[in-house]
Amino acid sequence: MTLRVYNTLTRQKEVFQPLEPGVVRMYVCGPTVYSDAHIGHAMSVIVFDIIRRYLEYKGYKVVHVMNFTDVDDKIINKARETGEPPFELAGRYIEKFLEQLDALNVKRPTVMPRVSGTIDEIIAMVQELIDKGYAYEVNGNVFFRVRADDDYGKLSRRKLEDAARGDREHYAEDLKEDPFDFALWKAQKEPDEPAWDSPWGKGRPGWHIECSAMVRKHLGPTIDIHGGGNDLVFPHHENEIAQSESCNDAPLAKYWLHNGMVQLSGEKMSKSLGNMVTIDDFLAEHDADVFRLLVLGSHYRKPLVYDDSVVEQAEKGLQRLLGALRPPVGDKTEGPEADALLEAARTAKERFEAAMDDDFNTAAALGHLYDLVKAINTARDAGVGGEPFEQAQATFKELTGVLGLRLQPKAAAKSDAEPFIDLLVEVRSELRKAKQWALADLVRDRLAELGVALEDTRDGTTWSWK
RNA sequence: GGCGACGUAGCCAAGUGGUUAAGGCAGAGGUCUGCAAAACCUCCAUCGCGGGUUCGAAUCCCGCCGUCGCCUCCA
Repeated sequence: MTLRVYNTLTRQKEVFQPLEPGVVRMYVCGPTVYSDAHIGHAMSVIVFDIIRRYLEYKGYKVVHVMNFTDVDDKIINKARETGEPPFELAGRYIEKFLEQLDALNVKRPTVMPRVSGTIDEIIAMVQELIDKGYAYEVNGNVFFRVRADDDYGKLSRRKLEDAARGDREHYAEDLKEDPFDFALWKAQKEPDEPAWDSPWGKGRPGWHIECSAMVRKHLGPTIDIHGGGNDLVFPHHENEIAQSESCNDAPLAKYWLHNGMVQLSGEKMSKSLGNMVTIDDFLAEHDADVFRLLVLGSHYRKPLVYDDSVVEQAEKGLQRLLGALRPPVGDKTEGPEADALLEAARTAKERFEAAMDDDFNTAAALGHLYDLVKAINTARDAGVGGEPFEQAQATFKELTGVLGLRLQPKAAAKSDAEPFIDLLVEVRSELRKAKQWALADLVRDRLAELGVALEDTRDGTTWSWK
């Protein structure tokens, strides 16, 4: 009944209670758009899509903001390499990412701001930080004075003293008062760098300030949920907190939620390691539900192990879920079997909610849905149909829908062949009637080789694409 | 070096103090079937190792081993 979420800030599960009853303000860090998105991005986006869907299922109105970082060193570098203007390049990858969100059945965030459209707000915020003594300007750059923020490190639980070698931004080391200070505004160095006028001269925002500015612009000083991959905890989210809370004198977010990383052959998948599977790669071979099932199969905070074997397992799991949607074979609407089915649907829904209420335990929730699959199959075998059967399937569809599964049977992409397959199936049925088993089996085997699976039921033969 | 997470059956993975340790995949046997397929039934783990706390621990504490993440851009 009560939703509890794990808060990175406090390192424990807390009862979820939004600031404004009935409304959830959620900000999730989006991608820097300079190359094809990979399944790690997909995981993050799907995790927060599921969280959003479940919050909506519970009756909340969710305002979901996800940013696009379209001003960044990597974009500038890539643009220099390829000769494509930085904004065109970024815009192209944004469009592509949006299409991939659709392909992955991710609900589009309510607002998707870009850095390039948030410059005024960023400049205003940087100025406020300077005015309050939390930032200082050097040669057209502005840095955040980390030492001025006494609770710096509270999210990642780092102390500056512990940072023996790392924990510092390497940009403009020689200009900073302190190596831990980080850039809020970077002065333009080359004429081909995107730059905007500011009180400190032409330049562009640092990485962290964009999110602080966007949160405030679209959701206000304090939000309910701030999300992202756990690789962003430090320094990105730590710095966001430092900027926003120093500037607004208010907590940035009530709950900090972080998803685990996709692991590929034992290590984190990332652009820098070059061990990437892009979203395009995956979707070229598999249904989007397969990837979602992979994400649902383990807890969102844990690393997601990715290899051929787990993909194959998810593929099979999807087939099993799809099996629950097949039509009934009987029309029994009363009796112990029908009662048992309705009871199973009730139980599944109850347990599903209990699991999801426990910090979005999708793996457990999915387990309860598999129990419902079995109950539906059993009822079908027992001849249950009509209203109770439809009701159980409707519950199943509703709950899988909350998880964002589409459960569409494999589309008949080769629809031109369908009449011919029907014909072959018909001929085979005649052969079976005539007990011409060898020929009938030949037809079945050859169709199987072509990707068509036959099933002989008591009501005749059905076929489907494999 | 600092901070943190994890280690449950052949594989993936829930469970974090107390009935028979969810679920999926794979495997074995069975029902159904002309034979299959699908479905259903049955079987298949004492929880990394060693101590400790407790009436009782996979679940808490300590140590060890192992894997991974962050500390530089990263979902």
